[in-house]
Amino acid sequence: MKKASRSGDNRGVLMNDVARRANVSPMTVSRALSNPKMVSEKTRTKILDAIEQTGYVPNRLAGSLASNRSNTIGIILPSLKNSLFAETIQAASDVLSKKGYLLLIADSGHLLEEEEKLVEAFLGQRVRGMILHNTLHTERTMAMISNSGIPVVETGDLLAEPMDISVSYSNFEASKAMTMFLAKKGYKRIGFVAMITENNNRARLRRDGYLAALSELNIGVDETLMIEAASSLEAGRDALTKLLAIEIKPDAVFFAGDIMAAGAAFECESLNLKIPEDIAIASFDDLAILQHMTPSITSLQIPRIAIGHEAAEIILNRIKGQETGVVSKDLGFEIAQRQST
Amino acid sequence: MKKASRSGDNRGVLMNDVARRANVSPMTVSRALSNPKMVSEKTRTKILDAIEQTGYVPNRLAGSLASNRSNTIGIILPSLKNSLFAETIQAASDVLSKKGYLLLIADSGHLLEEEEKLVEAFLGQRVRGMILHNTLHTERTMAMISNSGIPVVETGDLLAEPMDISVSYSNFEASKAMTMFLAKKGYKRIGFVAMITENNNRARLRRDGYLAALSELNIGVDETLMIEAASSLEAGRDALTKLLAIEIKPDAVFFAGDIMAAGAAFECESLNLKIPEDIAIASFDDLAILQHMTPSITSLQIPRIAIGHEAAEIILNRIKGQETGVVSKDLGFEIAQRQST
DNA sequence: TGACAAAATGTTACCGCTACCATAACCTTT
DNA sequence: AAAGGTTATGGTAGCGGTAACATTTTGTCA
Repeated sequence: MKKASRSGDNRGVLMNDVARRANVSPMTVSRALSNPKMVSEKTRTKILDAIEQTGYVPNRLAGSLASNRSNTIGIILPSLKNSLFAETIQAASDVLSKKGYLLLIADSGHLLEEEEKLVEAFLGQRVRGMILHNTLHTERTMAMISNSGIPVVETGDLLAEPMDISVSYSNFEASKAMTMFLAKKGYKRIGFVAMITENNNRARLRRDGYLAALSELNIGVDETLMIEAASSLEAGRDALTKLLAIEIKPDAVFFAGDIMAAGAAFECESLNLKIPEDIAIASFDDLAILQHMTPSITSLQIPRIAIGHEAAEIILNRIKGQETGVVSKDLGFEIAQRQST
Repeated sequence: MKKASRSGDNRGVLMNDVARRANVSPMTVSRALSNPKMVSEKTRTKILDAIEQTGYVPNRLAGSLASNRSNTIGIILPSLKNSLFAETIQAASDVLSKKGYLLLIADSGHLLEEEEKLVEAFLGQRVRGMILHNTLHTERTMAMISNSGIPVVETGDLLAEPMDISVSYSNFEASKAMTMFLAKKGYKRIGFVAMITENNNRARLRRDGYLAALSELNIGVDETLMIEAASSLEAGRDALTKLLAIEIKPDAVFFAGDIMAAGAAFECESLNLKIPEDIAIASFDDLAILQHMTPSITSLQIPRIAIGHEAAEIILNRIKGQETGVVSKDLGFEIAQRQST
């Protein structure tokens, strides 16, 4: 193919040009594109030909402005690096792009103020809907969303009173269930490694779930068994090391986030500790590697794909005007019991 | 906070409303926002107050349309799930969002036709620049990009003749280098597990690099040592199993993609094979887990973050009009030698 | 074949903002 | 205090489409 020259000042082919070429009014071109059945077969063909010949690409900015309907959906995550979000995004993307929506994706870096700015920027782009992973927001964020009138789904945790729509599972219940599970397995001293709880309600809820389980089991809380750690392999290793250094060692550790459990498992291997004989390990997030490791690691299975899927579907329904009345959708969780416990 | 009612038909506060409230013309409001120094301190304060009171959020669709300058950058990846892309996106996002740009992100599902549709959709949104990971495109994609006049970076592989800009490393050289490295370590029968080569030029180049190394070393190609596999832990396990089933087993295997090497290492553990004594393993992509596994796995270190960073910077420079003349930027790679070889 | 409804197409105004040029206000300077 | 140069502000006309209504064409049936 011959390399075409790059013309920087090209404002391009307009709908008008296409219209003239096809001997119709611009309006008919517009209709041929957005509502083909409204245009006669013959005219439509003429128009499509003209479009192909000219290489016309409709300006969606103009279209959205005129119609007051954009085709973008905004997604805000605490971090883009976290691969756990990838499945949810992919699922949402699959559903939305099939319907012609484009995704604006940004990360707040776990900062509520940053989320606020992003929400404002997205509203400035007149996104048609939004998905927020965090469930903690500044007042201004909530105010902006509230009077934007667009559907907004929060996915990080199941909310009794979401701003608008909640699609998730209960971090609290999941964490509690896993702790109960470990206790029923016979483990007596269950350590807990939390994610960083600052600005992260999910992290807090998971910790609270752990505590609730202990309380229900009439087990006293031992602060030395609780650690807060970042979401990384290194942090997981460190956390395990710390827990092994306390006076009365835990016989099981529940890692409440991400990839920490894998790090801990690697550390055990380095230390020649047998899992689960010397120490049992359970993880909150079910990463693919956890089921492939030797031993495989017991985890909570979170419906990440379903969350993305459902969030997208509900947004689409809201856009279509089907006020589903759905406010809070619980997609549940499951415990995958494996060799590590 | 009291829950505000959701008003669906709210077209919101306009610049005009702000202007009236601040006793200035809309034009002055516009300037106060986009070019504050052009407005007197006093007026600016009045305007900012009015904005705060009214909760005005500028309509960027209208702004972009009028000024012919949007604030969005498009990114197209073969897949959103692949966590390897996350670092690159994050890096690009960091640079771009700092300058007020928003990211449109989509995945092509490894299909060139899908990429074409997405490019068209992005151009319809009048994105200011684009980052494409794939380096293989349909003719129409190239044509559209060419006469769009916007900066477009390809990041998947270093290109001698990019459509516009190439920021990457050489998959061919990297793969060749690792193969040479293994050979120099004394391994005689080096297996190679390629990614799926269909529609994926990177996969092909990596395979070609392997072949080039063998050729340079005067080692004959043994087809039974070459396998193509998907990017997953399972596929990595399977690939290893297959290679162990051939007549004369390999003494080293180079996994040319993603997470396959980890899968293979897990399989070795299951089979009680010692790495690297029984079989050596090397990986193309340096995932975090590879250096934490026991044994740690030799990998190529790809400058993923630098790629995202540089791609974004170059786009920004182009937008600012600094025709840097950069066409192809090689960010190199390194071999991280670890216990597995 | 004329009347009338339905389908296809056209006309006009405007979406909400910014470029561009015009004007007004504010300083200097002599 | 008039002249001249800044600096600050305003008016007007679009950007490129679409909504809403007007008009024309087509089809149907008595």
